[in-house]
Amino acid sequence: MVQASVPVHRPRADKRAIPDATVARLPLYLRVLSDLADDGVITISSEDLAAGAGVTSAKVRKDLSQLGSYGTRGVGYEVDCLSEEISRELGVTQHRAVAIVGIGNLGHALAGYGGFSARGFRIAGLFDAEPNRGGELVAGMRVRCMDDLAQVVASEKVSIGVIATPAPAAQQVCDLLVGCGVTSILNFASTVLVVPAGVDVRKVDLAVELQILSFHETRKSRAAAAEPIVAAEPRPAAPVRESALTGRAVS
Amino acid sequence: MVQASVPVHRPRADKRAIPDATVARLPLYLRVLSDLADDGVITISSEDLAAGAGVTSAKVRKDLSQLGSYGTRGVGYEVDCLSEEISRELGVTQHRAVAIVGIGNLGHALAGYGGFSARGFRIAGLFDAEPNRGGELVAGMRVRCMDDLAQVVASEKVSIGVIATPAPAAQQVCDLLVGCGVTSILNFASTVLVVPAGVDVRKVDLAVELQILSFHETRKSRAAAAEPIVAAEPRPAAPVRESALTGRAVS
DNA sequence: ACCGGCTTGTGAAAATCTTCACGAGCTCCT
DNA sequence: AGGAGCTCGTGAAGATTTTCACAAGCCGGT
Repeated sequence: MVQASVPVHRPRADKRAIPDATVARLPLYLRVLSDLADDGVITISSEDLAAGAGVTSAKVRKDLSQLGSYGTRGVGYEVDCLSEEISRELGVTQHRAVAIVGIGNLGHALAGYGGFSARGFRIAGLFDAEPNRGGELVAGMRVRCMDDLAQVVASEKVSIGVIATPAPAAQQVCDLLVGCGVTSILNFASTVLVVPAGVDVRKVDLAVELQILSFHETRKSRAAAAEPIVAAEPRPAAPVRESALTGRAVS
Repeated sequence: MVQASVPVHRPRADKRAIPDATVARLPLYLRVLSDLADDGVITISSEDLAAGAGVTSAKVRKDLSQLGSYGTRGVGYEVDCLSEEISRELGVTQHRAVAIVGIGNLGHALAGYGGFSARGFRIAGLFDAEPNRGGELVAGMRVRCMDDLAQVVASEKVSIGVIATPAPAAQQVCDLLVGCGVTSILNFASTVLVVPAGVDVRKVDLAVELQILSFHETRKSRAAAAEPIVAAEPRPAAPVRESALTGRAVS
């Protein structure tokens, strides 16, 4: 985050600093809570919430304690109350406006993705360098040209930009977005973006994800090759195990 | 993780254990190295490699030292050599076969995504529950029905499955994939998958990414509101700062 | 051969994140 | 009322990751 000038003994900059690791998990809890609310569940224990989110119960309790503890001992957490609390902390109660730039294959998919509006985001506009022959309709919205960007960002109060362009155009688009006042960017291009201080960038790269899987895959093969005789190990107990997924830190 | 029966002093299971954080960054380095190789660059310093990958030079050096040090002091790293070394470690020298399940909006985008083949992966097949009226062509490939899955996985040696279905179908599809022998899964559905031990899952969730950005956005607004007068701070120095992105741990 | 300028490799320190373990407190039952 | 049974909240311990700082080593020039 913002680096302090103080050389040593940093006095815990923000009082209400929530750890990045926790922030990355809050959305997971929120999704589980939404499902539970739909099912009419009133309270839930850290154990069950953990199972639904794919983490440990200790993590859940520690995470939730960061935002002021809305649980009751012996009972659990109140679904509605907790859900609201997390939404507020994430700032998704007000529906944030999102602009998507680059309406290729991926941009189409993003524009049509229902999860956006379902989770507190509103697509304020679709943009492309070449607005396909005079305003093609994608997911019921007209694709605009880049010249309209500034105006839409201002009038619709867009705070998040999604870059789904080819890699070579990404930095230029990023500069445009930042120039219009966008301060958060979700980048699908496989490029590292340079942005001014105060602008957050998160990157999603499919190839990276696959390569990480490939690494573990390779490691598994090697392990199997290393002990080829004992390969028929009796599978450790009831083998429903589950991968934990943690998020990333921003800046 | 796997809990050890040994109460204390776990003896560092694998000798060649590469930290998860490092594994998550290797693909970033690999991309930069590829670009450099295309430009005919012979050697690169940790400083420059770090800039290209969006991390610190100390991280680069520590990471690369994990895989046996292919640098020369006073000079840097040899691009070709290092590139090959990382590719081998990630296991992407052999082109791994990938199956994509769920050919909706997102599945279309994934099928047409060039980055797959460019980085050592081969799309072995596209699958959908409803194979649109007898084999629609997507990105030049025929969409198959789920009944063909087992046969294709076996004959094409598919080791990675990509799930791009709606959330309710994800677990079922996952079970099918695992049943066919797939041991790595990339999940785009917003569900936590339960898998047997030995299967790795990575999750990509757009809504989660946006919510994390929203959190930081909210925090920025609050900070601005807290000190409204001094808001016109002179911007700390030359403000090209850049967000670091770390990966996730698997299993 | 030697020196001065770079850059790697790496222990050690610092920061962050996860896990453990248990006291505190709530609810229900008798 | 009192006890049994859960479950939260949390300090402390442990593990992992990041950062620092500098010795070791390479290269090119003189």
